[in-house]
Amino acid sequence: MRLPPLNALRAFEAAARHQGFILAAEELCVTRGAISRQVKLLEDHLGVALFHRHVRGVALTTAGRQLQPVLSEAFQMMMRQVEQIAADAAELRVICPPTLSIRWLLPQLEAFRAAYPEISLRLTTDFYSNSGFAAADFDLGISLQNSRLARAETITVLPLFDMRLAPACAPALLPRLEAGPEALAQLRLLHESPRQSDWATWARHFGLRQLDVTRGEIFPNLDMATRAAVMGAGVVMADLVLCAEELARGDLVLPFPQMSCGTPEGAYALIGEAEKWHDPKVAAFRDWLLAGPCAAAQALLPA
Amino acid sequence: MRLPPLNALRAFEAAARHQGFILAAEELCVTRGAISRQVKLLEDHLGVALFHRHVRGVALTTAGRQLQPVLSEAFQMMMRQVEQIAADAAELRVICPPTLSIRWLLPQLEAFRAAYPEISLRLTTDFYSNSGFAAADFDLGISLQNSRLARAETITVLPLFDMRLAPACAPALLPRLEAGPEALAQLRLLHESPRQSDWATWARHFGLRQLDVTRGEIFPNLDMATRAAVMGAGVVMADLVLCAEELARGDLVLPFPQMSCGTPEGAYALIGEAEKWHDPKVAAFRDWLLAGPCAAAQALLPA
DNA sequence: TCCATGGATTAGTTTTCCTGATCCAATAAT
DNA sequence: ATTATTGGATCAGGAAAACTAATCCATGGA
Repeated sequence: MRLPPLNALRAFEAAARHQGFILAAEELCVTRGAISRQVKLLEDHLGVALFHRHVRGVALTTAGRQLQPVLSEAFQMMMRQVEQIAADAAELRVICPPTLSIRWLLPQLEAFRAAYPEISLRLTTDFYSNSGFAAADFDLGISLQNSRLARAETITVLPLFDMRLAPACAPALLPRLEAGPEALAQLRLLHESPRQSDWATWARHFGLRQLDVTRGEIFPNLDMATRAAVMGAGVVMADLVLCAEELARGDLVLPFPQMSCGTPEGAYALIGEAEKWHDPKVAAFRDWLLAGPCAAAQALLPA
Repeated sequence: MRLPPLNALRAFEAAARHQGFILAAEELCVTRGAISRQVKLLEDHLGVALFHRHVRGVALTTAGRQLQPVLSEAFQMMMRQVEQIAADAAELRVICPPTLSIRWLLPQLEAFRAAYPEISLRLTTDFYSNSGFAAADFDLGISLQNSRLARAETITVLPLFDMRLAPACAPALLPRLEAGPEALAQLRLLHESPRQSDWATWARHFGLRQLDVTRGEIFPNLDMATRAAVMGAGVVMADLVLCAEELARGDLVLPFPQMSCGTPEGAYALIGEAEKWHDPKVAAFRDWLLAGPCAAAQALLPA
């Protein structure tokens, strides 16, 4: 036997649930007649009466009572999954590490929301594991380039802007560094724990073997280390883009403006599943990132 | 959100299951174009791609992979229940006690099947409990009238023909009963266990206080008791209708033809749930019973 | 190079479905 | 008792959905 007309099943289900055709008609936005017709159609198809027609209203027959719960559950299953998928599809989920998020992405996000009001963007400010990216429910992630990810066939990686490091401190400390980089030994170094290698990278790049880059204070992320630097707590290894605001305002200054270097990771990158890369929402966000925030970031870096 | 067009869901489900539109089209008896269209419709409705379109064939997207199993299960649930109900509806299930079945109903059932080839009749030859009738899967039952059933609102009872009892024996025993009913004391009485009261009923009705109705042999049903009587094993309390064949053939004779009586139960009856009483199959069987087998049975009884 | 495959597309038609009006029977209200 | 209301059935006509058939397209294999 072939599955009967689906619309007839739906009409019956609604009628059975409401114990009447009028309410069912309202639910399905049709007239009583339409429900009556569909129910009869289904009854003809099955060769069984599903409703007893009473003077006032209807009552399910045995067959109707057997059919209704199954249909209700089946329709509900479909409904739930369809809604879930549509809701997922309407959302653009982005994950971005804390400092990058709070200092770069978040301040510009209102502009994106204004430009694309139809896209419901959900930002998660956190790190994520490499393995968890596909499994986790994110459409896009932002992070330092990761060679392991880049090698995966199903993952697309788009470099956004370079990471460029230079020491920065409060203006009050500037005199104590006039003697040159060696004077850094006299000041506290401010570290961010997830990337403690930054001072080492910079010192190696400029051949400062004497500098003990393990000294100083440790913060959970660059944001806090930077804020400590603003208070005069020491010298932070600043990311020129992420600390742009303090540098622009003069809250922080670069004691050695010519001495900035890149890192092994090289650049911040946008990463996402290849499958979703051309999704309209993903594409919109990607294009907006490149045209606005990334262009602005690159403009802050030495050529 | 409203449930998307059901036909689109079905088209997608088939396409996903077959991993291609052509096979889906065959399954649903439509063209490729129709499937293509419906799938696109669903994708537009959800705002998500469900298939990756490759050069050759299609592959499910993440969203598609999430949707398919749910739809498949939901459709299968519906399908199963609908088939179950349609199959149940196509069948007419009748339950009839053993002797009545084998001696009266079954021999005439071929005529019913010939007259109504579209009705698939399933006869269960057994007793059934009163309480179990509605719960058990029978459309109609035949039994002796039962006051308890008759009182239930949801059960309809239709008397079929009277039960009428008279002693019967093989012709060879007839001489030993010429003296009259008192001579029964010299012969073995044959009982059927489920209705052992028959001899008592008859003896009481005709004032035969001396007759010990507990003597004799016991059989599980009247059919066997009757066959024993044909072999000359004794005298059976015959139901005039159920033993009609033996009486007509002369295998059994009535030693006291004028001495027949009814029983407290009175009559055989057709019983069924009121709800199903006007179902076409039930009505057909009912009408056929009254016009044929019942009329024939009543014709055998004294007026 | 040419064919076969598998899907996309589109115009036009068929089928389905719905509306809106009317009917009906019985109960509740007057 | 009469009237209004309720809840469903029915039907003709028209809107909407779905399908067909033909064509197109890109590619991979003979």
